[in-house]
Amino acid sequence: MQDKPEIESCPECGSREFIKDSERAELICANCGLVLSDKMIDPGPEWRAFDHEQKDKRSRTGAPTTFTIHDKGLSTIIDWRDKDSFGKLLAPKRRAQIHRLRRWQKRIRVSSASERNLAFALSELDRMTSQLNLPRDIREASALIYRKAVECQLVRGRSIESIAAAALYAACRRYRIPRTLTEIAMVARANRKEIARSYRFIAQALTVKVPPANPSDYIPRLIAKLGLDGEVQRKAIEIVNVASKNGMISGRGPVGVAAAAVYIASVLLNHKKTQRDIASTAGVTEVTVRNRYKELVNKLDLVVKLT
DNA sequence: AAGACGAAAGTGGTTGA
DNA sequence: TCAACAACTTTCGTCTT
Repeated sequence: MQDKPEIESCPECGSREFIKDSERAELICANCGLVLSDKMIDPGPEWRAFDHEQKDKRSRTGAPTTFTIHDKGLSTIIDWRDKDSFGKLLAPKRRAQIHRLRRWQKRIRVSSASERNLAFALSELDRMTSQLNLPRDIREASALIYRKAVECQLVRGRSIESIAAAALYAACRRYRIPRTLTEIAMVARANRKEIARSYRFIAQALTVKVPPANPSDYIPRLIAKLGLDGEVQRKAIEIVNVASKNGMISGRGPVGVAAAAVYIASVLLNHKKTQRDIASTAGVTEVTVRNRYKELVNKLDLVVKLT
């Protein structure tokens, strides 16, 4: 399949080589590492056809099944009047049948309260993912997590919004497309605290495997926002890796570590950005950047001496 | 004057009794 | 439920370029 990116060449360096990072759903310039698009979608079918017959056979009608639609549009409503479509009264036999159907309908309605909640939650997820420019995978994954949360009756006593936002956060973490809790809280209709609580709750209850946040996951986005090039990115990631090998990452906020690594890398490679710039784009304070930076420099000096 | 540095007090969240 | 605690922030004064 020929993939033709909308972008012809990198606006930063003019290179025409791109790397598709499907794990992060980002399109990256092969030369300078600039993130060109974080909305990479593969629109094509997953099969190939060599002639018309095959194409007919392999094309499938209708949308693929998805976790993001609460039912499959199969809801049915039975009228309460005992009349047919012409307004005539139904025959007694027919009336009895309709009566039975109606009773079933009522039973199904019982579950429709939760169906409504689910539909609402899914539309919230939809809204949030599009506001954050997150790829479709994330939407699917978060919807799945949300459904699991409902199954395990975790929504009880908690707001739907906070659970939905928490599911989204978990999905982001899992797919290593890190969005901070604060960022999600910005678009969610629940406060940060509630979301954090719900997140911990569902992560524990569902034992959703979420790798601990890795600072290097935050680096590419920081680099792109600051307009730094791939060299700095590589250096920053290298710094984080060395630091994490030395166990000097645990307990620290990953964003702060990422910011400090970017700062160090920018200084080392003569692309210096101020602590203030980096701190504000990372959403931490200068002080935190400074503290992490000091720690990292100490550790790295030690490593240099040892090796 | 801007940026870097650091001390000290304050804040929000976790943990353990 | 409360107190202790660690990480992080806010604020502000000082030093450096």
